[in-house]
Amino acid sequence: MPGAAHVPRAGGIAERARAMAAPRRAAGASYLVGLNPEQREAVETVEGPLLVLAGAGTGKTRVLTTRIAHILSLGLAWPSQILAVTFTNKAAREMKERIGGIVGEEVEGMPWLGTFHSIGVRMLRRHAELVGLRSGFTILDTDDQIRLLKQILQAEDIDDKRWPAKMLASTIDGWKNRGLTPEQVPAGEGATFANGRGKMLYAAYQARLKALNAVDFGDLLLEGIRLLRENPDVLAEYHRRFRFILVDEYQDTNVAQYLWLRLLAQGSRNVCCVGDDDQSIYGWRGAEVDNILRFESDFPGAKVIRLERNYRSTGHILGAAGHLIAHNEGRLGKTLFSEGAHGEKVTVTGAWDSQEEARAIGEEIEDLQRQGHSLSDIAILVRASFQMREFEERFVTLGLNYRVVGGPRFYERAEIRDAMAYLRCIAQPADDLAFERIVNVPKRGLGDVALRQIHEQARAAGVPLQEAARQLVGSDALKPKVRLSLMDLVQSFERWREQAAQMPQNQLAEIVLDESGYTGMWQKDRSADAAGRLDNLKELVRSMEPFENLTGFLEHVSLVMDTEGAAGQDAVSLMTLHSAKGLEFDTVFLPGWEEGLFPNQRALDEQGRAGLEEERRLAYVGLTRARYRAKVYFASNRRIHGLWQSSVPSRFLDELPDGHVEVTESKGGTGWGGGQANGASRRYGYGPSRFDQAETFGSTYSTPGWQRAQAAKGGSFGGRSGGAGGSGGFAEPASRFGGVSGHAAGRASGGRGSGGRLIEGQLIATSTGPASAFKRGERVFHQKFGYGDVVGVEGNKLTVQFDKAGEKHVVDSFVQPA
DNA sequence: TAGGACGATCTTTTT
DNA sequence: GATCGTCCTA
Repeated sequence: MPGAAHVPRAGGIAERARAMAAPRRAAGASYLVGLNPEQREAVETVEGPLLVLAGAGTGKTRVLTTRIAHILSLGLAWPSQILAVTFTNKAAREMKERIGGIVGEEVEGMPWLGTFHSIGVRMLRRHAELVGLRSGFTILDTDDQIRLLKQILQAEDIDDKRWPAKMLASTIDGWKNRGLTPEQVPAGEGATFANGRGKMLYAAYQARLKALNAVDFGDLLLEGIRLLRENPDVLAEYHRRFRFILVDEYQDTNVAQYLWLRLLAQGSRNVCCVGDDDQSIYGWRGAEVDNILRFESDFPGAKVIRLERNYRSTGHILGAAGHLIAHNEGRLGKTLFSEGAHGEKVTVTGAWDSQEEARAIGEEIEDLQRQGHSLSDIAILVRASFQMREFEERFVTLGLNYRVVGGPRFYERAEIRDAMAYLRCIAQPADDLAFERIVNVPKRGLGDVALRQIHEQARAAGVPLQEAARQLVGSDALKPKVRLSLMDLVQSFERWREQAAQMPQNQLAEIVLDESGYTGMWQKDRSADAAGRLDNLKELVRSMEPFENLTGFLEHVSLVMDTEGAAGQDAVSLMTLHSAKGLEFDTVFLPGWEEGLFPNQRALDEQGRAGLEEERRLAYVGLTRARYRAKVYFASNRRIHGLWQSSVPSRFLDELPDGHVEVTESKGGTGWGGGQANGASRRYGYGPSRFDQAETFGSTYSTPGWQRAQAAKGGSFGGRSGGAGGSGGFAEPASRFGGVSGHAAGRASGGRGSGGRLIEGQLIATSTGPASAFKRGERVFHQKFGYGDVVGVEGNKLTVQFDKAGEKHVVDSFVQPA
């Protein structure tokens, strides 16, 4: 490589590798010890394009990190000459840690290890002016993006009821994921939104972003591509710089990422992509499995190495997962094997409803805990985040420690976003979106009218809002009251901006929050969550400390939307299947395997067969997270939008092989009858889905599974109406169905009772939920609030006058008769 | 202009 | 069931 003065040594890489590898390795390349032959080959094949197809649990991350360590310790490149891209911040963090574990401090010199987006920003910051931005541009998040689009829609006089900004946002996002600029959007597609104005709106949005000196997430890559394409010298610089390129989770890259990568990889051609087509689960976000499928044709002469030896899961788990994923077409095809024991079979358990599902899983976890298992070795992986709630509620009543991974994000909370908006206004006076957000938060009498005036002034003078406000304050265009209030704000910002230069950012933040009246606003608020919000603000200020300056902090927030949760405590992990990728646990619970939920109806409707296959891969990912125990659950009834809906077991259950699966009964008694499931024709009867054959929808009702469900439903509802009713069974959860396991028994008790409504089709009960068994005047006990009297009943919600805690609204399942 | 009441709409997954 | 947005009134 000529002209690479900053390379440690001249000469061909292979040559140097040969020359240096021998002595170094002889000296004991301890990091190579313990790799299997395929892994070792993947680590040592440093030159030329390489695709590593790494199945679940085959040591993918280990290969990647060892490979980097190998390159560094052979002296083939300096840390700053390695480009290592991951998909998530979590993965980047982990990789950095693990490389550090092998090579030590040297990892600190790897500025180009990160997510696609963080590396994209890094490049854009260096060459902002080449793509029409000023350095220090803002990165908008989804929320800002939507607000901006709303304004554009309004300006174009498009009814945002009919054409929601959200929809436009995802359309534009889709284009950006495919690497399309407004000009490149095919005319036919541009017509899809708002009667043919989609393309125009996209262009308007981009223009607006430029005016705001802002980019959105998609731009981080799209503008990056433009930068490299339009500036050969810049591209050449990066070609010289990046001697080795490594990509993690290659199956998740979208077209834009792929184009970006390909531009950069044309340099050294030492590109190594690691991925597993069976774990591609981000198709909905534009990921192209094709990228991995066509690697060999993109990089002629590419070497492909398969890692199929699984070190994680037992034989039964692998067998079940492998059989499931075999139902997919269009795979590169790998068969995982392990030399470990068969272990326990994968269990499948049916529960009456989602609450009972949570109850049963809670009990299983307590059993495991009693047997000495650590809670942090247990995870519950759900398809959709709303499923988490029931588990949380259950765990709170049980007093079981749990941790929500990737749950409601810290930086997405309103109070944090408000605080951030103040800081953004200081760092970026042109950030109109931030200014709009906080002009009147807390309330300072600057409502719609005032804001409109500021907008008009801004447009007339061609300046950002903050500047327009400053100008208005100097004139007498505003009403005195408004003027005074706005003047105060404008002056405050000027003052803060001066102070910003003189003090650490966390101290500044404290001053800003205090002087703006923002903290005061929450202190005055006596709603239940005000205290929590104040805590969050404190946490925000605290988290700012380690950053170099305010800008550094703001950048971190826009790219790294998660905070590192308090690890270390022994707790069950609760997360979505998506965020579980890359993790592993001794025991994994997989609740909610029901048609419509998993596979997700929307995925089926929108993506058809591809959607189904992606859902199946998601199931595969879930199963393969487990080392020793995988426990699948489904519920016959689930509450969606506050309505109880009956559900049909997932088709994926049918795709699990008998030999590796055991059907068990829910501890709480199943509403479906596990006893039916033995025999050769184990069938859960999801029936033809609405998606497959819409016209035969009715036949769903005649499948054995449906009839079983109906029968059981009748039984349990009878039990419900005749018993304590509602979800009041707090004291003895399992007793409600009193061992009703077969449908015969269920029916016997189900014939009577007017409360046991069975409405045709899916709707089972009204939104108010089952009426509470508690009555006004009844004495109750609540774990947290103590004793009290019921003063009001509404559905299953009670108003209770507690002796000590005062009047509270509680769900009746949290209290018991005193 | 602010606050409250009411109604519509939603729930896939995330950088 | 919850949140968000809109409308109405003080």
